[in-house]
Amino acid sequence: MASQRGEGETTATPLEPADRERARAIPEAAVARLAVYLRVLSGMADQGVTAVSSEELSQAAGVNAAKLRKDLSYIGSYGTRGVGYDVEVLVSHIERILGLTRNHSVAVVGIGNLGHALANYGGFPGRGFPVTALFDVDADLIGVPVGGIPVSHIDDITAVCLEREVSIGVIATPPPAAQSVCDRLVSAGVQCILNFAPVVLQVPDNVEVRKVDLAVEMQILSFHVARRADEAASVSAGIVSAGNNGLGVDGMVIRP
Amino acid sequence: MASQRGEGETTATPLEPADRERARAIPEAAVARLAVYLRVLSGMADQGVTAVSSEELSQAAGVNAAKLRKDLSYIGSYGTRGVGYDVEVLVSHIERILGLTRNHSVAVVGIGNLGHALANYGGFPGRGFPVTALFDVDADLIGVPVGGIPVSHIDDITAVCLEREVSIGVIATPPPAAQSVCDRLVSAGVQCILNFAPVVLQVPDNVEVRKVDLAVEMQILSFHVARRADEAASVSAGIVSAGNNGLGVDGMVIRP
DNA sequence: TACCGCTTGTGAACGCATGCACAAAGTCGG
DNA sequence: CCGACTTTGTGCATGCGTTCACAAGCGGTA
Ligand SMILES: NC(=O)c1ccc[n+]([C@@H]2O[C@H](COP(=O)([O-])OP(=O)(O)OC[C@H]3O[C@@H](n4cnc5c(N)ncnc54)[C@H](O)[C@@H]3O)[C@@H](O)[C@H]2O)c1
Ligand SMILES: NC(=O)c1ccc[n+]([C@@H]2O[C@H](COP(=O)([O-])OP(=O)(O)OC[C@H]3O[C@@H](n4cnc5c(N)ncnc54)[C@H](O)[C@@H]3O)[C@@H](O)[C@H]2O)c1
Repeated sequence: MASQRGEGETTATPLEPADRERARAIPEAAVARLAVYLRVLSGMADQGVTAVSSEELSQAAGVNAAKLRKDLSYIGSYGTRGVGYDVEVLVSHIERILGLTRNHSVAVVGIGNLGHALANYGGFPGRGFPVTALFDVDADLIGVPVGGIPVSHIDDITAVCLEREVSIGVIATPPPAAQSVCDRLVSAGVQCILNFAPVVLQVPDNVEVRKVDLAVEMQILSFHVARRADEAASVSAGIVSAGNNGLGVDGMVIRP
Repeated sequence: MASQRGEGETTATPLEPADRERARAIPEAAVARLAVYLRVLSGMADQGVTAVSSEELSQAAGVNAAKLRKDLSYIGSYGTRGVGYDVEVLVSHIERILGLTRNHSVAVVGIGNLGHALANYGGFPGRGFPVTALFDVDADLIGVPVGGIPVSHIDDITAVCLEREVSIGVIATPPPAAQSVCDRLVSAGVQCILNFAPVVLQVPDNVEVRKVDLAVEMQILSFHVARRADEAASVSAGIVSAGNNGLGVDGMVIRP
């Protein structure tokens, strides 16, 4: 791989060419897990833990130990064989790879039920994602401070986003308005969008969209309920079930 | 397993043997997309569209047409070659596979900022996921109706969940309380959990957990911002980007 | 210093998902 | 009834991600 080049093996803190190479090669799925590891590690650091093994960390993060090590290997070799990883070191390297060494200003569009919750949420600023702009169309909301920030009119989105250097836009409007809001955000130069509206957004290639779709999540859960019910029905109907993975039978049956 | 009480309940799902076989084999990723197709199709049906081709539907759902056809093939062959799919037919079959022919009662735990938004949200009941129970520890909230449903005390969770046949539990408490709440839900027989708290939940094998982690979503977006910034820096520094085909063409330096 | 036990990092195999390409199967016009 | 055209359903190749298994490397110990 990239490390087989055997070229330079330096260790600088900021952006190193070798890391650029690596960052491009990190699988999307691994990036999501790195964020989880980071949170677990931060929690450990807060509790005074200074070192951790891949086994411990993987347990805490709910993943396979081998997968964790492979994920970490994507960002470099920062462990010590026979010992484990230094928590602080790992935290700083994951933060660097995830681009968390700088703040990312967030704008929330649509200050209704969900928008209010997001604007009031304290978890974002603490993690380097300060909410710096709020937008809505409702005249009654304009100027009203929510979570300490006054709501701006959606028509001012371009000016405000540029002025406050918004890098992430969060869409919490009703579905019909989502695409239009998205287009405006893109026009304002926002290249990252987090969408809560149950709508498939169309965006140019240079814009990254992630969606949080609660209805879909619910339906996936529903699917599993149904599948389970069917399996149970199959068993009771005498149909031989094939792929049942072995698991400890812990009597969970509760009879009221 | 959990809801064996009602014999007839609502419309009992007609379980066809062939579908059982199929449902077990549907890839997880395809299930998530089926939910999206369903929403798009429902929207089309509302607008009076009766037939649709895989090309049209895939465009609207933002996926590859071949992938869409493969996804649909997991649930059976309900299209007409040379014509396309009947919207109504497709809707009903996807609903059946996803287990949406019956209602899934939802309980929300933690009626703070987010819990209020969820309880007030009209999108769930309309899609077969009625919110029937709310829980909190805050004495000031107990008995207060939110979105039409009075908040119950968390200590009554087992009794209330059984009584209202809750099949999906939503956790919207602060992180430290999440695991404890989760355990209580599991004890109450809830086998599907949607978790908003930034915590890795430990559950028995027979419980399905899905998490919605906004911090992780933000950090994934942040990663892409950083990657992009690095790429731009690389280009301006004269480093050749090997982005598109994975072929590093050396010697070609583009200088503005 | 030499050895021992422990944990990392990774090559390699495997399995799942994606996308292509095309035969099969239908419609429609004549 | 036929032949041209359209679109589905799917076998297959490809690529990505996960898991296994183990050599390499490090700290501790005698
Ligand atoms: N509330 C939830 O728990 C929840 C859950 C899942 C999904 N969602 C989705 O999130 C979105 C918001 O939900 P909500 O419950 O907060 O809705 P809401 O109706 O309470 O709030 C929507 C807000 O968007 C504003 N708005 C409408 N058009 C706008 C536009 N063009 N530009 C800017 N602002 C505009 C409205 O004035 C309103 O304040 C919806 O798409 C909903 O489907 C919400
Ligand atoms: N608000 C957001 O936009 C947002 C965004 C992302 C993640 N989250 C996460 O969602 C969760 C809830 O966020 P929030 O902003 O609504 O918090 P909040 O503090 O406003 O509400 C939490 C509620 O949970 C209740 N609670 C505490 N312990 C409980 C227990 N043991 N049993 C039952 N109820 C209990 C509290 O009384 C309170 O009403 C948090 O974990 C947060 O990290 C929230």
